[in-house]
Amino acid sequence: MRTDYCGKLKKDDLDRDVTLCGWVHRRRDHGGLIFIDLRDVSGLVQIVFDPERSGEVHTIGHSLRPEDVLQIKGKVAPRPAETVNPDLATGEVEINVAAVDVLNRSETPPFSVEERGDVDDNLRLKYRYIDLRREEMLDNLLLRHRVSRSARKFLDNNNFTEVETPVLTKSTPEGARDFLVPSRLQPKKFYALPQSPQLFKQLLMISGLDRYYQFAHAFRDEDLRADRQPEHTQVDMEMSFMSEAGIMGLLEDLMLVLFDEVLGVALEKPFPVMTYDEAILRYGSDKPDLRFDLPVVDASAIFRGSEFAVFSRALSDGGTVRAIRAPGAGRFTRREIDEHTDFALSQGAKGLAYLIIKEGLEVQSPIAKFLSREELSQVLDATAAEAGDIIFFVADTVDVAVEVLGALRPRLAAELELVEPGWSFLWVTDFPMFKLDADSGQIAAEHHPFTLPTAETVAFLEDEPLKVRGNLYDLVLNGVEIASGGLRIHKPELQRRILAILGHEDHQMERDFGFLLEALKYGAPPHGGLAFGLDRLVMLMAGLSTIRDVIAFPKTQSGGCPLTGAPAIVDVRQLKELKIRQ
RNA sequence: GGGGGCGUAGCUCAGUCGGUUUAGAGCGCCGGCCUGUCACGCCGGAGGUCGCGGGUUCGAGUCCCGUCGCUCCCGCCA
Repeated sequence: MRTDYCGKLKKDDLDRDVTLCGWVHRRRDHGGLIFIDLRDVSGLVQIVFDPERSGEVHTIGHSLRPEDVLQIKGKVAPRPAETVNPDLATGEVEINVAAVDVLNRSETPPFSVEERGDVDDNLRLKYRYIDLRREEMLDNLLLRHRVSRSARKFLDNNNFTEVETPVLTKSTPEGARDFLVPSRLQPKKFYALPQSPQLFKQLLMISGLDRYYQFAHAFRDEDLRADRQPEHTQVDMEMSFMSEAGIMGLLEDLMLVLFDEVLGVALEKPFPVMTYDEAILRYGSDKPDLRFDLPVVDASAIFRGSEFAVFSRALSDGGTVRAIRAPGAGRFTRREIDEHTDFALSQGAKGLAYLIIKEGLEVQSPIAKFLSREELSQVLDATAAEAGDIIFFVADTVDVAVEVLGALRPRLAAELELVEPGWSFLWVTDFPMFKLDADSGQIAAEHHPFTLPTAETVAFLEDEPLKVRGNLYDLVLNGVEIASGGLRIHKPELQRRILAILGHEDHQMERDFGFLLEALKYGAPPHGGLAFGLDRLVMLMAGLSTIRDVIAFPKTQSGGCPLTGAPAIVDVRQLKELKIRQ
C-alpha cells in the first residue's frame, strides 16, 4: 500500500513519486493551500494540498480531520528555503499530494494525540490505543522492544536456551498471594499463576540444560504501586556450575550491552558491591540510591547519658541515635520541616529532632537547650555539618532509626537537588536468609526458601537462623531494585532443613515441595541465577517514574483494565461448570 | 486494612469567607474567511447531571456525611 514511511523522507528522496499511509496529525488550512502533518510509526511529514494542482484533491483535504487514515500519492518536493522546519526530521521536504484515498474517518478523539501535559489515567487506559499513538508512549514501546531484542541477542550469544514454563501451575505457600484459576476437570482444585518460574528453572538445571532464560510473566496478587503491577515481565535466567561472581559478572556484561546498544551509554564494570548490612547501616535501605551520599551517622556515643531524655532514654533502652546531615536544608521553612516530621512519623518514628546550623556554627533548634556545648560540637564533627545545613535525628531501635532516616534520605536529596545525573548501579549482597514475621513472630524466608546459605553462616541454621546469610544478590539502579538472584540449594537434605526451619512439617513439605525434593535426589547440579525486571529497567532507561508507561495495557491501582472492563462478573453457567456454584 | 491528593465543558484547569446576575479560561469541536503554514491566523457559534447519593442552609461547585473512580504513600509485595 505504500512505498515509504513518513518519518524517513529526506532530501535524498527529492522528485521521487511516493505512496504514504498514515494518520492526519494536524491540519493547517489556509483556504487555499492546506498543510497536513501525516503521521505513521516512523514520524511526521508535511503533505501539501494545492487547489491549483487538483480541485478535487483539495476539497478532500479540506474535509480531513485529526486521526483520519489516509493513503496519499505524490512527489517529494524541496521546501522553499525560508519554510524549512528544523524541528522536524523531515523538515526539508514535503509531499505535493496528487491523489488521496481516505481509508477511514475518525471521530474526534477523546483526547488529542498531540496533547501536551497530563491526561487522566483512567481515560488514557480506556482509550489506550489512542494514548499509544502519542509520540512519548510509542517511544516507550520502541525502547522496550530494543531492550528486549538486545537482551535476547546477548543471551543467545552466551549459550542460553529459551524455554517456556507453565502459566497454569501450583500454588505454594511462600511469598506473595497467588492468583488462582479454578480447574474444571478437577473440581474444587485450583491452579496458581506463577509468581516467578523459580522451581521450573531449577528443574531445567536438573534436566541438564546448563543455561536457561525466559521473558516470563510473573503474577502477584498484592496491592499496586507506581512500580508494581499484578503482572510484570521478568527476564529470568538460571545457570549451572557458576559461581556467584560469575553470575553477577554475566549480568553486568548484559547491562553494559543493553546500555551501549539501546542508549549509547558506556557503563563501567565491575559495579560497586555492598553487603546488605552495610547498606542498611549506612543508608537505611537495602536498595540505596548512590547518586548522592547523605549517609546515616551513628550518634549514639555522643548522647549516652545526655540531659536530653529523648536521646538518652532511647540509648539506655538499647536503642540508638542516628543522624543525617541535609546540606543546605537551612533554607527549609518551618512548614517544610514539619512535613519531614510527618513523613518520619508515617514511617514509624516517634519524632524527628533537628538542628539548624547557623553562621559560626551556632545552632538553632527546639532541642538545643537540652544539649551541651560538647555534644553539639561532637555532632557537628561527626556529621561534617556546615553553616546552612540541618541535621535530622531519630532516636529509636536501630532498625527503626536507620530505616526512617533511610526513607528520608532520597526525599532530602531530591528537594535539595543533590541527585547527580547518571546511572548508579550497585550490587547488594549477603542478604539474610530469614526474617521474623512481624505479625506471627514466625521465621519467614527473606527471598525464597530455595536459596543456598553461605558456607560461613550455614552452621547457625538451627540455633540462630537470623544470623544465616544467603548467597543472594540484588542489583540496584538509582535506588530501584531491578534484579534479584542467588545460588540455589541443590541437595535435598539441606532443602529439607531450610523448609523445616520455616515451620514446614514433613507432610506439608511433601505436599507442597515433594516434587522438588524428589528431583534434587537425582544428580541436581550446583546452580543459580537471577531475574531482572524488564518493566522497571525500561522505566528507568526512559526516565519515567511509573512502569505503567512502559506496559502496553497496564492495570489501574485497583487492578482494573478500563479498556476491556476486566476483571468482570462472569456468567453463572461458567461458575456451574467449575462447580463453584450449584 | 490505613493515610494524603484529585474529580467543574471533549481535554487541561480557574472558580475568593456559602450569596454580582445566565459557572468561566485556554485548547479542542462546528461554521465562515484566509495560497507558505508548521502549537498557522482572524471572525462567529455550540458545548455543563460541577463524579454519584444524602444532609445543613433562605441559598451549596463551595460546608458536612456516605459512596464511586483515578493517583501517591504505609502495610503487603518484587
